Amino acid sequence: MKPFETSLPMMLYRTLDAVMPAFRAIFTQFDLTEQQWRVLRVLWEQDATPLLALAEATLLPAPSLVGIVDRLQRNGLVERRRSELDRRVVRVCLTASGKALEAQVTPLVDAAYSDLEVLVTDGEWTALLQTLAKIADRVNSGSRHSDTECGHAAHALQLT
Amino acid sequence: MKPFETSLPMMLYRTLDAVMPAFRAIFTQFDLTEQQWRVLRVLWEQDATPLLALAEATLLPAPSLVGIVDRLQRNGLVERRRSELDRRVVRVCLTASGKALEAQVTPLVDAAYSDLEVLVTDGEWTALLQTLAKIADRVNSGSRHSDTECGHAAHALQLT
DNA sequence: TAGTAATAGTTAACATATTAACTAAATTGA
DNA sequence: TCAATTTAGTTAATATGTTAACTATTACTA
Repeated sequence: MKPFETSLPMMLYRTLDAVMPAFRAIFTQFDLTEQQWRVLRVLWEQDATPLLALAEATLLPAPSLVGIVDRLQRNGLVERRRSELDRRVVRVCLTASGKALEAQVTPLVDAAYSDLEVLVTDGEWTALLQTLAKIADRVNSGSRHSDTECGHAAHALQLT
Repeated sequence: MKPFETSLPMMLYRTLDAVMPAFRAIFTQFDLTEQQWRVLRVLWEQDATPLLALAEATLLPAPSLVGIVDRLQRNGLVERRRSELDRRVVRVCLTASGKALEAQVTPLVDAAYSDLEVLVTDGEWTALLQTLAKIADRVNSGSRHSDTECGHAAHALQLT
């Protein structure tokens, strides 16, 4: 039986548990949840993103995203606009207050992120991100996703 | 504004999204959720663990653990035993079927884990775990947890 | 030793994750 | 062109995450 406390999944969870509270403390100041911020963070870079594309960019499962966008909309930060070209598509768009929030939140988040980066050397930091990318990519390449692949919460590879 | 898709939190989430489905596919075969498995995994190593200690070992927040243990109990895999020495303490104990499950699940999980380890070199793997541990430790050491510290879902460090 | 604080566990309220099913619109192909 | 399929989004049911408050015990201290 393998170690467990030091298994990769547990170490990933442990690192997130260590790292995220500092960010959530910031989000809370603006009445945002972590997931709501993730949505805004993507929209600030690419406004009017279709919902499923937003799900992929934020790593949020589409069914969760529906509710998250509902609440952002209720709070007046985004609005839904159905595409005229393809009536299936719902574009999530920033409102004025949604846009205004960026200048408030971003500097605090950037500062918190800088506090993180100094915890290890530049080399360790870079290697960490590269190895994580390598693992994520190689797992997904093994799960044979030709064209009908949707993304993150995908079908597991069968092992037997 | 920093990258985001390649930020540390997003890379951690992305890696988990890539890695966990293979394990969840195994758990599903035994009618277990990921969190239920984590509880069993700890109990197989240390039976009769008090609930809060179990929360720390599994990285599961105590309020969530209450429900998780409820369902494990409902399914006949564990039972609660209130300590006689300290009546506040509730020990979570394996039942016979809870113990029996170990021999069924463990080999499949170990095999899936081995499939992961071969995705990168031994050096990369070791460095990855070490850097993650370093970050988690140093964040938590900065948040001043002398003795009254409870653990994972702890209070964020104030930034202003 | 009464009063207070700390600890273990739980409950409550809300937000999110997971999986499956479902609707509407668009695409495909015989 | 129409039936079958695919795609975008949503709903539903259940499990979990997050934060705060709350109960029962125990430990601490004046």
